[in-house]
Amino acid sequence: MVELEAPQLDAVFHALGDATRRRMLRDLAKSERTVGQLAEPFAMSLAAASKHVKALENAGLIRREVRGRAHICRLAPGPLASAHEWLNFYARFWTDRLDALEGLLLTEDTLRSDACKGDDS
Amino acid sequence: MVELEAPQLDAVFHALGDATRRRMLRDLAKSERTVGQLAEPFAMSLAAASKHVKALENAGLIRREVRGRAHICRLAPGPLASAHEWLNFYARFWTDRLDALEGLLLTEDTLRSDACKGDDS
DNA sequence: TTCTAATTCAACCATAGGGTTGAATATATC
DNA sequence: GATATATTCAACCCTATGGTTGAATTAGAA
Repeated sequence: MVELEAPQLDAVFHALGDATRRRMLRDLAKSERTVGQLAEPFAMSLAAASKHVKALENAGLIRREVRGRAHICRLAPGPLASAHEWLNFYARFWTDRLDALEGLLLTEDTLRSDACKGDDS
Repeated sequence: MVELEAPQLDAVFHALGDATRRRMLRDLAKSERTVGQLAEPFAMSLAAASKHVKALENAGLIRREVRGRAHICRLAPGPLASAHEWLNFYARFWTDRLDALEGLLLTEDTLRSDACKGDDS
């Protein structure tokens, strides 16, 4: 589980903040897709869709393999895992399982050391 | 666990895509804060910080109680849980636990019904 | 070579985002 | 009532974002 730097988290969450790109990720969860295939469901130009693909790529959410004239995209789950992990920090706020209390007590120290680190993004 | 509509997910992920706002959430995880207290760590005007707070509020990530002249903000974990849940869909891509196979087989149906629903954002 | 297909690039446009400053609005306090 | 405090509002600025179109690039196919 790679811990992402703040700028990377920016890019990941920003990429996820658009329904078009989330839909592309869903499609990539089924199998690999070319840029054209990813663009197909949308009523927008290919150039526009291509920009969305690039945004996903910049965030590290997909990898691209150029095979001939087609660009084949695959899901790269690492940054998704990191985002998931980031959100996991707040799980104690919506989880009321009994062992959440343990987590609460443990994170008290985490919070203090995070405060010392300065940048906990 | 409330399932968020696509526009709400947009707002939530967009709100999380900014280090300033993520830092505010971290502070709110420690305890409630006024707008002024949330703004304090940042080298920006109060008006600017106030806009960030409003972005968090619009995303449903915080609740605000106006007590006298102070606005007291508290973490509202619901949307965080939904975002976490959304990411959880992709967990099978980074999890190689054996029971992930079961999840894989289960989500095959999910994918198919999602395709019929049209908007699975 | 020529034609077609897959994708990006470049220029442009409109709107949203994040910042500023100064004035406005409430609410405590003197 | 007068003043100080906490916050927002409004107007403005600059840059980023998401879209368009038309040309450029690159690689199969005829």
